[in-house]
Order: sequence, then C-alpha cells, then structure tokens
Amino acid sequence: MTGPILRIAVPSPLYQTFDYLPPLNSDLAALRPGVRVRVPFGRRQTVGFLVELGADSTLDPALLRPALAVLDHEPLLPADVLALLQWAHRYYHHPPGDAFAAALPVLLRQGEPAAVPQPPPLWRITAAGRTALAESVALRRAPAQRRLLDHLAQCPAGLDAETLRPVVRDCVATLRALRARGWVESSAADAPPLPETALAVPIAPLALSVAQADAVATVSAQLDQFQVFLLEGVTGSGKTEVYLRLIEAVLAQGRQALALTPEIGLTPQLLARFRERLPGPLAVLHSGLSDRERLNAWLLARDGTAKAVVGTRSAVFAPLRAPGLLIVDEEHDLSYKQQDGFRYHARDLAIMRGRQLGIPVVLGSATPALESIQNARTGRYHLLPLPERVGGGTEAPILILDVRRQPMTEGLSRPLLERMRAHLDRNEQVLLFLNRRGFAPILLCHECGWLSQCRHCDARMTLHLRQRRLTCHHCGDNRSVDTVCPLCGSVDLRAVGHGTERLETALRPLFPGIGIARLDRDSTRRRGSLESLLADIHNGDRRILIGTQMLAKGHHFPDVTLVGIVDADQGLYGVDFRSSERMAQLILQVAGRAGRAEKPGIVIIQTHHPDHPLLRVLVSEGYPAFAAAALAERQEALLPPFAHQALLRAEAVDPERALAFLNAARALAEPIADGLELLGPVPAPMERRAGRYRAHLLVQAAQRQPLHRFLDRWTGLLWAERKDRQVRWSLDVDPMELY
DNA sequence: AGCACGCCGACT
DNA sequence: GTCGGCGTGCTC
Repeated sequence: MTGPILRIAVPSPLYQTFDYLPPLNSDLAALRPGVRVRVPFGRRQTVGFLVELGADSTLDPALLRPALAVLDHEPLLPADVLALLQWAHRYYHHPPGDAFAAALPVLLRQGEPAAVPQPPPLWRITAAGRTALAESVALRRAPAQRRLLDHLAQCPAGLDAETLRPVVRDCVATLRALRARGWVESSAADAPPLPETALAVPIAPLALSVAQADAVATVSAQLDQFQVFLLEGVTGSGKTEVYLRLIEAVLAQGRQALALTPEIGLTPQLLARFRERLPGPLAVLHSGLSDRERLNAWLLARDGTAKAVVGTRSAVFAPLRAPGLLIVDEEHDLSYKQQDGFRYHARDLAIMRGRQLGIPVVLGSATPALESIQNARTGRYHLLPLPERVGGGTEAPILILDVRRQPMTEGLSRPLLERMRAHLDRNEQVLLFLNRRGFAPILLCHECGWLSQCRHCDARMTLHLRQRRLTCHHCGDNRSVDTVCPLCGSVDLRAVGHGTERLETALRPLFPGIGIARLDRDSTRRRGSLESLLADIHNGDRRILIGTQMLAKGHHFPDVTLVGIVDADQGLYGVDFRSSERMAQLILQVAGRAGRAEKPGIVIIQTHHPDHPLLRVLVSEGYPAFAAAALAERQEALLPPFAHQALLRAEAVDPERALAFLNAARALAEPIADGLELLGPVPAPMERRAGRYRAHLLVQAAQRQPLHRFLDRWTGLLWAERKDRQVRWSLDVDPMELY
C-alpha cells in the first residue's frame, strides 16, 4: 500500500543514503535506479540519485518525506556505473552522495536536463520570485540577486546567462543561488547546435612490430571477457598504436572504448592521433572544459554517438552505451589517485569496472607501478611486453655522475657543463630536469640565520626573483621579497638552493647567444605560452630546455641528445617509501623525451649518492631489474604491494585536537584490530600546512579482506563518535602519499 | 556541507 | 534596543 521506498544518494558529507517516498502522483515505472530525483533535504531542496528501490525502511514511515520530482525519463547513469559507484563509495569509505556527485558533470548535479546537446538555458522569474521582489525584506542583503530579478521580471520570456552577464559580476553563480531559493527557473531553449563532428580522414596505420602485433592479437582474442593486460613498453615502442588497433577492433563490433590519460593538456599528441585515426566524434573529458562542454562530451559518450572516449581521472565514471574496452595510459601516474575528498584510484576502478562488465582492461606504461608489476608476476595481469623501439634505435644510455667534492656552478658540475657545451656545439639540444620551480627554495639572512619561513606552514617560502615575490608552494601565500632581514636589519640576504628560474638565469651568461626555454608552471601560466615555447624548441630557436616534471610528460623533443637530471638526491631518500619508485619513473620518463633512432642521446644523473643500490640497478640493468630489486625490498619490509594500507588523516587549527582525535580513533580500533598493525598517530612530515596541524594514523594488514572488514567496523564507530567539530578527518584507502 | 537556532557583544 | 559573531544540532 505504501509503494516502494526510494534509496537516494543526497550530495552531503553524510555516510548514508536517505529514504524517501515516491513523488506524489508519480509514475512508478519512471522510478528506475540511476535517475535523478529532486528531494527536500532539511530546509532546502537538492538533487539526489535514486540508488535502489526498497520494500521498507528502517525509519518510521511517518518520518519519510515524498520526493518532489523525478528528473530523468531513463536512468542517467547506466547500471555498471551505478554499481561501480556503489562499490567505490564503500571501498573508499566515502559518503555515497558525494561519490555520486564526483562522477557527474556539474550541470547534471544541479538538475539540468540530460538532453544532447544543450543550448544555453533561459532563465525566468517564478511566481515566488515576483513575490520576493515585492517584499523589500527578502532581498535587502542581496543586491546582486535583486538586480537580476528586476531584469528577469521585465522579460517573462526568459534571458540567457550571457545577456545577464553585464548586470552582475558573477551572474551564473547568482542565478544558481536564486534558483536554489526557487525564485528563478532555468530551462533549455530549443534547436540544439551540433558539436563539430570532424569526420576522420583515415590515416594509413603504421606497420606493427612483432611485439605490437602479438599484443594486439592477444587482447583481440579476448574481447569478450574480463582480463587485465599490462602493456609494458619502453618510450617509443608504440603503445599508442596498440591502443588504436584495439579500439578499432572494438568499434568494429559496434562497441565503445574508454581511454584514461593523466593530463590531457600535456599530452596533445595522443589526442591528435586518436582524432585522425578514429571515425566519428571523440568525446574528451578533462578539467579544462567549460561546464557546458563537459556535459556535452559526457552525453555524447552516454548515447553512443562518441565511439571513443578519452579523459582524465574522473572519466572512469563516464557512461558508455556499449562499453567494449578500457585503457589506462601511463597507469603508474599519481594523478589517477584523487588526493582529497573522494580518494579513489581511477586505474583500480577501471579494473573493477572491467570486471563487472566482462571486458578487457589494458594498462600501459614504460614504467609500471610496482603494484602492477607484482600483479603481472602473480598472474593476475597478463603481461604484454614491448621491448623495442619502433623503427629501431636504442634507449639512451644513462650515466651516474658523482658530484661529491666537485666544484659546482649554480648546481651544475663541470663535467655536465662540458657535456652541454659539446652537444650545443654540434647544434643539438640539451634538456635539464629540475623538479623545483622558482629561483631558490629558501631566502636566508647570512648575518643572523633568519629563514623565509611561511606564516601558515612548516615550510620556507620560495624566492621568485622575476616576480620579486616570496611564495609558499604549499599554501599559496605570497608577499614581496624582503630587502633587509626582518629580524636583524642586515641587507645580506642570500638565495639558498636552486630552482628552474635560477638555472635559467645562471645559464644565460654561460651560453651566450643560445636560446633557453624554461617549462614550468610559472613560465607557462599564460595561455599559449607553452605552445609558443614548444614551437621555439622544435624550430631550434631555443636549444637549452629547463623544466620541472611538466616536461616529463607528453612532449617529445627529437633534437635533444643530452638529458641532465640536475638533482636526483631528493628522490633517493625521501620520507615516503615510494620515493625511489617515483624517482626511477621520472628519470626514465624524462630520458624518454629525448632523441631519435639515428641520434639516441645520453642521460646524465647528478647525485651525491652514486652508490645508491636501486639507482645503480636502474642505470645498469633498466627498469624491470629496478622493479625486481625494489619489490624485494618492499617484501622484506612488508610494504605495499605485500601489505595493504589505509591512512586516517586528521587536521585542526589546534595541534592537540588532531592528535586527540587520532588517539581516540586508535582506542576505538584496538579492540577490533585483530591481526592488523596500527602505526601512530604521528604528526604529518610537514605538520603545519595552510594554518592547520595535520597528523595521521596508519593501518596496515597483510591481506585485503581483514583490513576492509576492520575499516567497515571502525568507520562505523568513527561516524557515530563525531564530537569534535574542529577536527577534520578523512580515511585514505590505499594511500599513495603518506603525508 | 548547508542551514537554522541560539545566546552574547558593539552599533545604526 | 538590533545586527551578527560562531558553537551546536539536524538533514530520510
């Protein structure tokens, strides 16, 4: 008699779904899991997701409120994405409403209709809005809202946001606020403009190497079942061509392929090759899109118009009408792990999604994560090696350069400078990798020892000489550079350490007449500046390239014949047990940017630790041997992938409170943490950041299952506890960075 | 997270 | 006398 109970994921930080009654006078057939539902929530209204239909509720039925409206005719999210999100929110212990919200384009979260594609919506004033406008009280403290309402009241037919932009500075946000109060409504105008559907001009595919052909054949033979393939291919071995062949095979079956990539902005070539080779429109999903563009791409993927979908992390949730293949390029890349909020790992979720769908997942990398290599060893993944560069040529040899006791010029040793000169004299290009932007990481008073300490963090502010500012790279705070010491008044302030800006400045007089290109977040902030620097490099106007890890991804520089890793030391003995893995991956990635078949080039690593065992293995035997050695160390120390971790993080303005919370959490854990290891709580390596004190508690277990059984119980207790509102806490399952 | 309620300080 | 500060509690 009561009808079904609607289990709704409501966007909120609460670890639960909420039960509702169906909307009054609603068509029960429209109530299918995956539709959006407008619901009353507390004193406001919001858009939630119908997760499932239940027969009953644990709550008194009299307390249930009816939903207001069903917003979709058919499920917005296909069943597999729904299942993936349900699994993921439980696995990562993140509130379901928030997890669902993370998977959707903003506009859909706000209740926009899901029609492909969207013309700009028209905004109209509602009856309630006219009433509010008439009552002077309601809008007294919202002049912007009042002005917009005034305009809309004079145009009952509706106005689009563009027209209203001159009226109010941030008119879209203000309109949304008005809509939230029910005073305006937005609706789509008709006649949707079609997106450009550049029809592919077929490009003759390259001939495949034996290894490539093997990889393609192996995966193609198993397109109808779940299997993870690890495509381990050195730079230049043609992973992209393998992806393309597989996508073509999947498209030929009338199905779609989804490819994830770390950062699209930095890898335009991958996109360009996809566009030129694959038929029909490509749906591209990344953070650089406007809300509208993102929605359109998402809808094109969902209705199957786009046959191939390429996107960054959150694209793992992209809806597909007929999914046939999932690809994760550069699968070791850290950007696949979300570092705040819903802390999911897109590579791991892609594998879960592939399993649920019964389709293959291809992970590609020249330097796979140690976790993936271990999975290949145990047979969980099928290893597909691409050992050779396409078109011949060998990898650049890597030399370790011991800089101990060497005279250094601005961070560069004499042998490296001499090498640079030799390569530049031959009209070749040189690439210097330094993972530190700015001029110098520290400003120091030589008189009294004062340091450019950040007010909000346990860190020094970096000197940016050109901008004449000190900037904290952790909280973003910045101020003008001191000319005298704030402590003793001395003018003897010195820049300590080297950043990319300093390297650039120092090299100019050493190599007069040779153009230098610096590629980091500072030098490429302006739109188009990256492109113009790249153009200068490719036409040879700039022959010394200096860059941070921005330079390690995507772009290839065929005329570079010398790569200098200016400072490998910070990665060798980092605080994190993964730092050597990351350093190895970074070195090989940077090395892979350089050279071409007939000009292989050379890589030089400056270090004070030339005998570091892992570095030696990497250099003399290559990445697979490095991985084997690093995995042996991990096994010895019982670290991932031979153990599984979860990190409970806490932060508060008051350091004691964060620790008190974690101590209480530990006390709750101890009785139920049978067979698990609890480490901490300890203050984070950088305890204070952006004015908040951070600490954490690590939980480790040899097996996944007991860890997750524990986490289920523990988080239940933690949610029930929640007494100190000053403490912000979160659980990081499978943390990639321990700080 | 929002959003309201509620109880204490400086101002039209 | 009120505006508004942020502590506390609640959201099916």
